[in-house]
Amino acid sequence: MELSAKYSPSVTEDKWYEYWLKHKFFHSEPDEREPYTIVIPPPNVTGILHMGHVLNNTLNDVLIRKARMDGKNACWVPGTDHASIATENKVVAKLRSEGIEKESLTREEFLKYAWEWKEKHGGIILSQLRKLGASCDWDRTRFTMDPDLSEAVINTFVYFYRKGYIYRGIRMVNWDPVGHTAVSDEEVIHRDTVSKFYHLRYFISDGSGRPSDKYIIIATTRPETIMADAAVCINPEDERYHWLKGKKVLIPLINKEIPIIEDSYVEMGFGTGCLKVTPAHDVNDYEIGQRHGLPVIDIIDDHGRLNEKARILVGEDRFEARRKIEEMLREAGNLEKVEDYTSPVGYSERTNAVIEPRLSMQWFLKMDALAKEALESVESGKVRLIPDKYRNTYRHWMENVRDWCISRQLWWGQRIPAYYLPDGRFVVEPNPEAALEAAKKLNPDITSADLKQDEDVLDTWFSSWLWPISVFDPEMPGHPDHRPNSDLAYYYPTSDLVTGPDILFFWVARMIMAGNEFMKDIPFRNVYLTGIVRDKLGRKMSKTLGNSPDPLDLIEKYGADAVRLGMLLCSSAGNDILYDEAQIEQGRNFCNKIWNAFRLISGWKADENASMPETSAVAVKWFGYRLSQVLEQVEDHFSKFRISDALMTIYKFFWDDFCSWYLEAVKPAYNTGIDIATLEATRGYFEALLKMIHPVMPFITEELWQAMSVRSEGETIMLQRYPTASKYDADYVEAFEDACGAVAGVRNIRQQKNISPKESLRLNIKPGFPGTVIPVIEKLANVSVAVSETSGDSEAGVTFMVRTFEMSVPLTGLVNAEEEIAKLEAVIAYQEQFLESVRKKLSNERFVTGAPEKVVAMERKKEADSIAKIEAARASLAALRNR
RNA sequence: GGGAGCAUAGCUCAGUUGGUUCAGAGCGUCUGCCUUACAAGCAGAGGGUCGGGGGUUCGACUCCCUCUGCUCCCACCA
Repeated sequence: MELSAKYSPSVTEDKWYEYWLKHKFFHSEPDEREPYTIVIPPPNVTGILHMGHVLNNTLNDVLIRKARMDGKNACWVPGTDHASIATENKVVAKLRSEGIEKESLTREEFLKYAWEWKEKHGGIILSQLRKLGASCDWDRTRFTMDPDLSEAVINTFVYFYRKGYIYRGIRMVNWDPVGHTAVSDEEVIHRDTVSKFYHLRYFISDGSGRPSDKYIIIATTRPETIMADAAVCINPEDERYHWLKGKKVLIPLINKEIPIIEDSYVEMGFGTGCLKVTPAHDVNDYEIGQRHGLPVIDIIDDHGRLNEKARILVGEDRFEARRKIEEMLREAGNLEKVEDYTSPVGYSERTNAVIEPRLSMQWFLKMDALAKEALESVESGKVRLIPDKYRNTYRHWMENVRDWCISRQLWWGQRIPAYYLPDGRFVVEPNPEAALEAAKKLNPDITSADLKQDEDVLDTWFSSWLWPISVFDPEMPGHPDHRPNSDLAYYYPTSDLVTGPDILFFWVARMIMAGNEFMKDIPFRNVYLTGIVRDKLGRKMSKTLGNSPDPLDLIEKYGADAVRLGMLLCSSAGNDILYDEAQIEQGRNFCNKIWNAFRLISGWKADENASMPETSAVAVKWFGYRLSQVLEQVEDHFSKFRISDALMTIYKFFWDDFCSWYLEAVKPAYNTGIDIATLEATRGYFEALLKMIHPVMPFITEELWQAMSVRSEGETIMLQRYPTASKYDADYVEAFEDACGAVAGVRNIRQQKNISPKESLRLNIKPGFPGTVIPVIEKLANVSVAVSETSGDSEAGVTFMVRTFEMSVPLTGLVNAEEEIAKLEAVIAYQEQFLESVRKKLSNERFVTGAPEKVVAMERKKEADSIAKIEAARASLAALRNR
């Protein structure tokens, strides 16, 4: 069979993914095996695959494939999130592009469009995940707005309402004037923003509502809100303003009289020490207003425009109004000065609009009890965060959590199951029928037409926090007496969760809360937090910067295996990863390396008459031991979630140990057959290597595993058992490494002396060197080895050391005696200095008595080795000088 | 403003209770090779006072203090 020198992934990948799907290898049903479960962090239903998804899902897939090969019943549940505000925005934008305004539609009409959009674009990302090789159980695909999952959300709301955790109230919320909805505290991003600090003159009222000639100066960044001022506040300690006590001042432009009040909230050193109190548009001001019984004057509407209560600039956008009022104040003589000012401003995570603090009626979920328990789950170690530095962040958040604003003024999502009676009272029930029944208890005359359901929907996270439960049993939440079905009982709690630290609070913490509440158990044991994917300059990948490659293009160009390896190579848990296409190239090159190793082995012709050369016998024995040694390391890395370390260990094992040493050692001469024993051993090792690599690079390993032997339909590498370590002889492995050191030493000399690898040389080794591995040296270094005490004495040679073994290549005529002498003298000088430091340590009473025995023994060995090296070098030196 | 974390080779990062000959890996670089699996390759080599300073210790990349630089999270925009 003629194989190309390059591996081409495109055909292979689709072929095997189809094969896996056809045989339902990804599908899991409960059985007697130990389950290993992962639920996907559901991507936005309208999202498309970006590099962050690639990283995250590759990690998930590596874990799930490894667990599957370890013999566990592996189940990875995929799905998507309805992402209410993001999706609704997209739908609104699309409708607008078609000339349709959301306001012109009824709720039902809008939702029809939204569902159409979802059906058309929804789940694109899931098909993209297939390209990546994700081994999700697609039969279990869920969507957070699947009818039964929505029902779970509604039941959860009713459950918490009945428990007294959900309440409705007027609160200052974060209003997104672009999304036209309240958003939670977590969805507000504060950024330092350059703005202006306006110093305004508020004239003192003369007592009859007219300005006197006296004024005070008030500093504000928001002059457009002065019409909503309810008071001016000073610190009671502030002697500069004692004269103001009891007076009234006039709001500029509208000349409205407001009182001077005193509150210690005001910092005397900040601004002018006078604070305008605007209860409707600032959280602190609201609280001050509450304390002093001030009226709330809301002058800004849903869209961020001034309303008629503002009296002036009605209908203007808040920023436009700010610009205009500056001029008006200046003309009116109320503007003292304007300074540049940088201060943190809250922006909506979704729409990037400047958040407007605004009073409105919203639904809240009490968090204190839930947070306390969720904190305990992590503090106790029941839920492990990896890396654990996030425990601090987690604790801080859980100890300072505030009630969760769960209502959103949107249509796309689960509608809040509160039903209002005409008199304003309301009932909370899972459906209209139950609501009617409940309402009749309040008022027997009520008909279903009288009941009006709350217009708001629930925060998306109020559905995704149920994800690890609801994907297995949507009926579970909200039914405390409901017995978990077999799926939930079997798969819950899930094993590991892989996600980004940016949603540690949004999602991870809340899943822990829901798990504790409904399952009395944690939702997962380990949370592996990935970093953010950045470009190689360290910038976050973003559409606007255009620095984010399309993963599908990369898969097309390099193959999914290459992309997976490339992403993983540089990703340690919790650290941001700097993406560089060179890493993907490295992945591609590795595919090629594996491919060519296969080409070599598959080209070997078995020779039944050939016996096993000694070199092969040594190499086979060594590699078997080495395999176990490496497997131990790999398992250790996996158990500690050091995925990139595990990967690098396997990578080097394949490339260096297997290709560079093992294959070169057993490779038969050109046009020569290979003995059966070596061939079988090599095939066995290659297969073991394919299995080790499979979780990371599923496609090429399946391709080659299938190609290396006749397989029957339905066989697959992905269900083979992952190799396990057995006992190995570490001394033998070390001896082989010494042989490699000797080979490298000879090759180095060849390079220095410009001697072709084809020219056979002699190598003298002092006795004590493990003789068994000498055939390997002879083959790979193209030398004949002589072991003798007097070696090097009779002929000039170039010497080198492998650990404590002195070796020399006789090269009459090519040896520069001066160079050799200098080299040896340098060795002696270095060793003497080293020896001195070791001896200093050993002669230190406190070291010998204080340090562990093992450490002291090691120092003694260092001493002995050093002495041996010095003696060897001196002997060679003497021999050289005698010549 | 509050909190957390980071600083090790040109780049990206390991370094797991302070002690193995511990200063490492990958990539890149340099040198020599079209050697009959692979030039997307082979062979070899060079490269770091572990951010600065101080301290604890027999011993510090590792622990403490301090300085400098960077990052992230939280925070009610006078």
